[in-house]
Amino acid sequence: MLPETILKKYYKSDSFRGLQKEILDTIINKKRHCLVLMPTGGGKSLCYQIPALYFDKGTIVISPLIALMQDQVDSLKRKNISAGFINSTLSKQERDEKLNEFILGKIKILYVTPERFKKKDFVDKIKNMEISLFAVDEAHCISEWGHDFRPDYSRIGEFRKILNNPLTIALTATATSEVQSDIIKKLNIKKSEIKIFHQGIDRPNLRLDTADIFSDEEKLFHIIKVLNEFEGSGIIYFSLIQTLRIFSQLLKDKGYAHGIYHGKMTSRERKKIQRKFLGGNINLMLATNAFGMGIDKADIRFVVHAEVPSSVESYYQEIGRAGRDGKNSLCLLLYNQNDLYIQLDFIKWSNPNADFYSALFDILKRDIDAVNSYGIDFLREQMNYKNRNDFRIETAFRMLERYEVIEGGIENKNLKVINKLPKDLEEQEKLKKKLLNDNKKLLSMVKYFRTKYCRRVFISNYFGFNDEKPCGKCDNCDKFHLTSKLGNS
DNA sequence: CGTACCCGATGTGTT
Repeated sequence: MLPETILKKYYKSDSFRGLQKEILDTIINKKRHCLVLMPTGGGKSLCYQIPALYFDKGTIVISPLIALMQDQVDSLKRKNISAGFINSTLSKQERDEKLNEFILGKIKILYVTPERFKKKDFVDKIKNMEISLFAVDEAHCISEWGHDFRPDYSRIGEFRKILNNPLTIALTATATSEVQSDIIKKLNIKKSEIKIFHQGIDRPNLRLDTADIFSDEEKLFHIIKVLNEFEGSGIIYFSLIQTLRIFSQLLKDKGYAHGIYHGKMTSRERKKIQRKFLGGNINLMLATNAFGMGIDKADIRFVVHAEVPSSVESYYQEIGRAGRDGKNSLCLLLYNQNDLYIQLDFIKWSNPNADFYSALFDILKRDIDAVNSYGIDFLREQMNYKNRNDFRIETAFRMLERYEVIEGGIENKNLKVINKLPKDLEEQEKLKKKLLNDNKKLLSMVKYFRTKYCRRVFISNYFGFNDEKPCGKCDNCDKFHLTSKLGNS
């Protein structure tokens, strides 16, 4: 069946949008790897789903979140497309069944997380299979999470190898040229063998605004001003659950109804509140960065950042949820310089240095029995840092697991050292480079706040576009108009 | 602590 026929039959649509046609041609006819950068709502999913239906053999899709896989598969099933997922919401038996269905070709599109490839059963069964397409959805996760938080995201290249280096498409909404290179490198694809499609990042209906903040009272004042001025729904982002809760109480006291969303809530609570927000029963959401991926609500009128996010990428991703319907929407950054310390702590915790790894490794090798008996407190004591607000150990453990230095866990008292430290965790320079990069990304947020020029141009340049004209509607453009009228330069 | 996966045991909630 031709792509057009598939589009008509399954998606009830007559024509492709934007770069879709060209991408499909590159994948289907030229059989060339693709990296697709396209705003959410631009029709990214089609770019791997139609090839998946076109090809004879199955497609594996790497997806970051269980909730996302659930939504995708539901949506495909409604279109009568045979899709499924394997994740921890299924029982062992169900997981086996799904995998068998995929192997037998009864399921055409299979969604899994990168962590699935840690399971020997899964890998053993899948490695002999020939698949038509390997798709990485939300591919920025490779770069954003692969280096410390979810290190299995850095093993995508290994997974491709296991699958005999299949035709690959990676998709995301936003990536700088550095992140693009990182994605391609981690996929283990040569730059000359992958075609990059970049649809652009322009969102002309977003008004970019900032406020220099010196206290929480000021923050609250600005938030309430937005709530009073704007009808319709909005999101307020926080860096810490703690501050989110404080502001939730303050707003509640003043009678502003809202929902809250963060990673410490159960998936059930999260689903419930998300449904209410999407359905319009709740207009305002206070959230951490847990809230966002897969939120496709058209009429979000404002996104306020009550604390500085970790990078312009994160910021752009989060404000990108505003104004999907094309109507004017506000993106307000409440910038308190002191909030940078929160992000600096996050950076510190996710970047243990070589000395830290080496000290930790020595203790594990020497005293693994004691570690298993007395737990993480013993470890902290031996490492000689008592500060419970320091989470480098958590990061280090994730990395040691990823490099198969350790297996088992302290919780089950079966932690074991099975290998020596790899070079990646031994070489100070490599680790330093990553730390510097994290700092640079945070600094980009400072620069964004401090720029005197058009904020849209700043973001465009950040993502590698150089031909933008001033938007005429951000706070800096407003000031410029004002000074022009006064005759100042 | 911001972000999540995994898994099997335990016990839940009522659209």
